[in-house]
Amino acid sequence: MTARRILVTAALPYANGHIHLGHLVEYIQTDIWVRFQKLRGNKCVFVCADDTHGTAIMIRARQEGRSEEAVIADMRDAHVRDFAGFDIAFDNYGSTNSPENRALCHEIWAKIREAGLVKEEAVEQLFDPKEGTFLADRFVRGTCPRCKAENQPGDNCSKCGATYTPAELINPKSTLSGATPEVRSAQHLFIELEKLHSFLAEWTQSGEHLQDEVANYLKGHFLGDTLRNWDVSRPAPYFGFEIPDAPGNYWYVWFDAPIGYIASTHEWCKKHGEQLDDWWKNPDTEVHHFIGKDITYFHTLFWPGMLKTAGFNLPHKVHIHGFLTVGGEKMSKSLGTFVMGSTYLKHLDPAFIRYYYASKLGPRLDDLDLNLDEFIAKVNADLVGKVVNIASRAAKFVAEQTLCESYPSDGGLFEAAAAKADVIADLYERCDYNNAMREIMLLADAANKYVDEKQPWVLRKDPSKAAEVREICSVALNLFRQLALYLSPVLPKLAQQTAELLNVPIQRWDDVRSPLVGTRVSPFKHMLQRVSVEQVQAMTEESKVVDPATAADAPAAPQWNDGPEALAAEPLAAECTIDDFVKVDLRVARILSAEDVLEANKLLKLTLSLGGDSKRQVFAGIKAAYKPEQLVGRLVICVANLKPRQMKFGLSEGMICASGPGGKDVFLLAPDSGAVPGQRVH
RNA sequence: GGCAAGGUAGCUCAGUCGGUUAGAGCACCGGCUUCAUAAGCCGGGUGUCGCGGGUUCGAGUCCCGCCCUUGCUACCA
Repeated sequence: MTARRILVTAALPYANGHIHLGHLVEYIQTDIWVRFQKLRGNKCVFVCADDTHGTAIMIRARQEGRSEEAVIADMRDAHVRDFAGFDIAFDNYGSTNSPENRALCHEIWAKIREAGLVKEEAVEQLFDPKEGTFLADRFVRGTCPRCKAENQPGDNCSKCGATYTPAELINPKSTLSGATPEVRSAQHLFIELEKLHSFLAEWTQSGEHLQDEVANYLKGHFLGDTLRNWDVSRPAPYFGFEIPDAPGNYWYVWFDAPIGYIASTHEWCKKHGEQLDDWWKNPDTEVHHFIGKDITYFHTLFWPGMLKTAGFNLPHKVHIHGFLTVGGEKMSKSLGTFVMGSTYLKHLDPAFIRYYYASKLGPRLDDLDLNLDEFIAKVNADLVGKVVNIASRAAKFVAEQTLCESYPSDGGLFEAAAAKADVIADLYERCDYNNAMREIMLLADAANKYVDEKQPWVLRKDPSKAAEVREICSVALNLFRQLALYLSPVLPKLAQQTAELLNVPIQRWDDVRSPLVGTRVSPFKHMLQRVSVEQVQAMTEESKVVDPATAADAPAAPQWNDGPEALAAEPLAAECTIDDFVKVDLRVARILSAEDVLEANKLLKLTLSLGGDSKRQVFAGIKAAYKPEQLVGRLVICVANLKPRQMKFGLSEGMICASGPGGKDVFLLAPDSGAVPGQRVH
């Protein structure tokens, strides 16, 4: 078999945040694949870099009162440190803000220009006059033009789901300065992707480069229609590279970010006397990208389009993975499940999460759930209880001795495990790590069973059986070494410790087929510590970010002393069905005005708004409990489909909901913040 | 709304071309063992395969309809 030349990339982490456990799914997945390829004897290079450009970095630098370069330098140091802590071994870790990247952007841009794919168009965008910068949608907030919800993002309403442009927002504000933005027009450069439509349709649908789900997604979402032009420029000020033939304009961060893959490869080539063209312009080289599903279209449409136009290798494969959930939910800062890599490393061994992710990762883009109880159980049971246990229970009987000079008869166990080499290799190759781990654990079970049946600890008491004990341990340690080898892409440290124990390094996949004989066995040292619940809890505790708003309200030690009186005073009504309940249409309403009804003892006259022009007049018996001026503007819950009732003082068109016995003890219901008038209560 | 992927044991999931009595790991229960980091070995499964139809000698699997979950839905990063 000739060695393949393989270039591997993981997505470039953005220089605006630290590495967390979600990021690590990808870097661990990729690192395992790279270590596997290297073990197989392929020439494999793993490059990555920090993604450094864009508005977010520029804003952050301004807020921190320092240069963008200083911001990205610090973050790069932190990223490199975190990756090293998780045993992620890049061959080169670069930066998109590098001279190599700038030169490649120039080269690729020139080719795209040459191909006639660039078009100039005016774009209207909101501009922050105070900061002197154009505003991306997410830097604008205002009132939703449809439902009037306040403080909504610039592109869509989180309350009613309406989509709009930031310019349509009512009362828009810049989140940078608080200033009211103005609409300004600027010339932008676009890449006419549609001109590459037939190429992209063919490339994405060939079945060779993408997972089926991804190909279907692209077909359904993009390729069935005209591809829109891609806006690749941003007017100054912008932190990035200035476009040489369009002064005052900069490449949008997503233009230069993937080019960073090539730039990082170039840095590596310079350090190792290699030619960049061998890696990016030679069809014999396989380029593999590992990314998350959130950035699919950048890597499967724009990027192949750029590469094709500029004459670079197209990706051999884009491997796309899902998101990380913790305990079945999105990572949460308040629950402590948004765990930074550096926090994890303070409490736990990187081997644990590497193995756990491997045991859950498959070739598809399913989301991956980190269940912390399962994490503890799996790591302790599989790694400590099964795998390391084999070495632990065999090594001490032969410590400072040598393994047998010829491999003893073992009932075919070693052969059987060696025969799995191709199956397991294939599973690694296809990124089907969970099935690979399953296969490997079956081998561990067989090895433990062997030791159990042979009972070396019994034979050991009989000095005449010393040779037999040595044979049994030679077998057990060789079976263990096979496991360590199969696991070495996932657990590089274990492979190294195994090499130290048996005094022979683990270097090649095919070593799994030849047993060690005659080599010295070092004294056994623990290879992995068990995980405890306390360690995991300490990690999540440290990750909890307390929301200052809720923290202030939260009682230090809540003492609930709720008595039975309220329920006793008004027993439960007869059971009703959900059908009965939905007959009552409860709505959120805002009190627009409230006035005292002088002639009445208990009534206030309220005008409620259900949003828009929908208003109701309601008489509420709350005069003893609320003053009119306390009520104006607040949200309440009203019965909106109650039959109107003519009262002495006017028509009452509903009720507002309140609890309490009456008189001064009346307590209005109010929705949590975020509710808007007109919403139904379910 | 549209598209995609899912819904199988308490939990996490496998289940090939439609084919015997639907499986594995974890958890749990019982027994054995006591070399090993409270590790190991053996045994233990009463599942409306989301719901309802259909095709078929036979459906977890194929077809139709419905329910539910998650994700995505370019000029955000």
